[in-house]
Amino acid sequence: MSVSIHEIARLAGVSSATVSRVINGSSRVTPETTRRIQRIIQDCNFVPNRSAVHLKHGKSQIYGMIVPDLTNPFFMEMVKIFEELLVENELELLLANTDFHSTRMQRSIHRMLLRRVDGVAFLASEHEAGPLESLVKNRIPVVTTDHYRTAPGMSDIVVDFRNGMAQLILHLRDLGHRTIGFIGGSDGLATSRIRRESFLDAIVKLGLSSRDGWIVAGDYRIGGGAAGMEAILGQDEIPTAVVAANDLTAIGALRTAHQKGLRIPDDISVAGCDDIEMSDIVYPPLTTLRISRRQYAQMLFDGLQWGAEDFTRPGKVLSLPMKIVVRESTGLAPRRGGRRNSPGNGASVTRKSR
Amino acid sequence: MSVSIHEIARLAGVSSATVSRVINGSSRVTPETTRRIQRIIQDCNFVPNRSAVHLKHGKSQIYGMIVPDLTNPFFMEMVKIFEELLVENELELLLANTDFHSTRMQRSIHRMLLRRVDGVAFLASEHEAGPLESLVKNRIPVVTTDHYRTAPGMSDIVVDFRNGMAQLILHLRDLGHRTIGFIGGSDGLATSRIRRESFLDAIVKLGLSSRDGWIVAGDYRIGGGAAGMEAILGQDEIPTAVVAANDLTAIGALRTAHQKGLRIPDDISVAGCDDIEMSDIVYPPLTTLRISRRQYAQMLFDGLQWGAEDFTRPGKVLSLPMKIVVRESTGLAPRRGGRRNSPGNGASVTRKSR
DNA sequence: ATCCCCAGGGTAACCGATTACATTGCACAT
DNA sequence: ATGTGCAATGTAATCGGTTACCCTGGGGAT
Repeated sequence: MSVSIHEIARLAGVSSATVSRVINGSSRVTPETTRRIQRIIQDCNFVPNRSAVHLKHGKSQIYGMIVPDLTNPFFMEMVKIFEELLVENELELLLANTDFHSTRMQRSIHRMLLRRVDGVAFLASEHEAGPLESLVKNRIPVVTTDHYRTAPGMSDIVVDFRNGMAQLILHLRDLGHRTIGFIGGSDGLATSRIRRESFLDAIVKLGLSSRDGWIVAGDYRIGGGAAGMEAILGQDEIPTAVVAANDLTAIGALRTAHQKGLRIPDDISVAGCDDIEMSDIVYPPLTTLRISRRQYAQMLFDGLQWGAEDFTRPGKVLSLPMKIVVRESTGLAPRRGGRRNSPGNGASVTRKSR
Repeated sequence: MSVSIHEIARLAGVSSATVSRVINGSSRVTPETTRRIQRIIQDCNFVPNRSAVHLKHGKSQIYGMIVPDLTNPFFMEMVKIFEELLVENELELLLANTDFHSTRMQRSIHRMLLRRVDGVAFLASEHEAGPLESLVKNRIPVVTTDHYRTAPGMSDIVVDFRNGMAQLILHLRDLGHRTIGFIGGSDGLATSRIRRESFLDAIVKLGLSSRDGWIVAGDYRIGGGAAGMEAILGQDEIPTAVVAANDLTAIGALRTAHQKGLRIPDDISVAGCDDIEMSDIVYPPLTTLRISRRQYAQMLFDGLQWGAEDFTRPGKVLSLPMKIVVRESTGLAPRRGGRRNSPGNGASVTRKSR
């Protein structure tokens, strides 16, 4: 189809080796010949076929990225930043979206193998890790997120959710909140467990309280947040603040709260995690925990380089800090109880059950 | 690196040709041999190297997609759907984001050439089309959006913005609006022009009015929408409704309006275009024009197939319908003027200047 | 017994680049 | 004149698959 190096060589009256040397800037070619060949390359719109280079060199110059949900702005921003990082390094991105389906994840990994990518950034640790083995077996470096497991060639970037959650709960306590609910991720996923535990730890450390009915599962999406809030508000008593496992969940929670006629933060405070752009747009703007995307992407990249340099050495664990961003969805805890269906009720939050 | 077909052949005690035949399901191999080889392939985690296949076959099985702004949820959704479509067809996606920079676009195209992609979906028609020529020269099919130009190997998908805008303006007229403003895209971009003209045509056709100060440029982002709304509200008189070139712009406009203390839609109606998920979340939920992503993606794909089948025949033009989605950001036109700084003013919209 | 056919499988060229090694030719030393 | 050294360029193997073509051997027809 498109012109090859041999075609260029023929036109220039030289061998393909010389053309290759010009392309790669080897010094062994006369300036005059170099110019002549470069001119022809220009005229023919020639660019070397990377599949051929790949075959010869063993490096595909492609990095894979597997995300669980492209419609989540957080992941989308990560894709964007990661792609920029790759382009700066003359690399390309092979993107895969699992949509939380493990079949789709397996196929994604298969595609990564097909292309012999130079590394895979795996942001979908929600899934079972088994299939990642086949990447490592093929000596493809992998960097996971919140996976809490490493191996030679497999590094892990851990978001310091524990610390972030501590900041958030401290903030809520300072606002007078004593009873706090939590809307998590999907049940059964590793990250969901970690986040819920971090929340509980922070609650306990600061001597605050929660209860089973206030700790519900979500799905890291708006819908799950809305349903989760509905479940919490359906309890006999409700907490004065609700923390969500991510911003989409928090936004869903906001919507439900509005629909039920609750004012935020006057009646109930809501906080999220991720700091997506949308969080500053919704009403009220969301208090949340921010992760630096650039730092995150850089860590992913570094983790892959680490694995690529020497596949035998053990994987690294890098910790990524979070920082609280206070906006208007959190405010002073209501003096009066937040009991549903009785907004005028003056009673403080009581412990009916237990 | 990873195992090759020859390694498999050696282990199975056959030639690489036989292994290849097994992989590709050729009937020339004994069932028994087939099973034995398949077993070894399984055990070794072998998958054929696509770069090698590409080299031999001339098909890279990669499609490129170039978008102007990945942080725009509309494009992100398009990426997601298009990727799904490709995966269904055992193809892969090479994603490029230009961030509205023409240098980045040129580099993106260069990367598409490097990989010898089988086709490029170009959603960034905001840019000059020149660099696309190099794709066509290399016989890579291209499908553009709202590009209003075709050529052999280059098809174009045109969003029927004219019709959509007519629906929207009709809706606003039925609500009693007579004076309508418009916040467009960045100045100098082709799509911006088209959208502005469609707006003006619709206005004129229905006998409504606008004026220079109410027709401002944006940047297809929230910031531009906010600034655009600020400019419109800074006029001596303001329209009763504002239409934005896309939803992000409309959302920015909403924010400014809120900050200025205007109630929506009581004081001023706002409408957008795209129907991104966020539009149903913001307050108030946005009236907008919806494009079916699936249909759009399918058209892009079909356009590329069309070019691939026979590169010499002229490109197709496909038209994509829009459909109005009425939500709460548009309402009855205020009886009383929407003059800024005088919310209690009972005067109807007056024409001070001109 | 001889020949033919064909199923099953091997051989080797090829795709487009890279690169170790070989070759050429010219300047300069002896 | 001959050899030496080096710069400029050519030759050919190679990467991992695919496939046109070739080879082999056993069964059936004559």
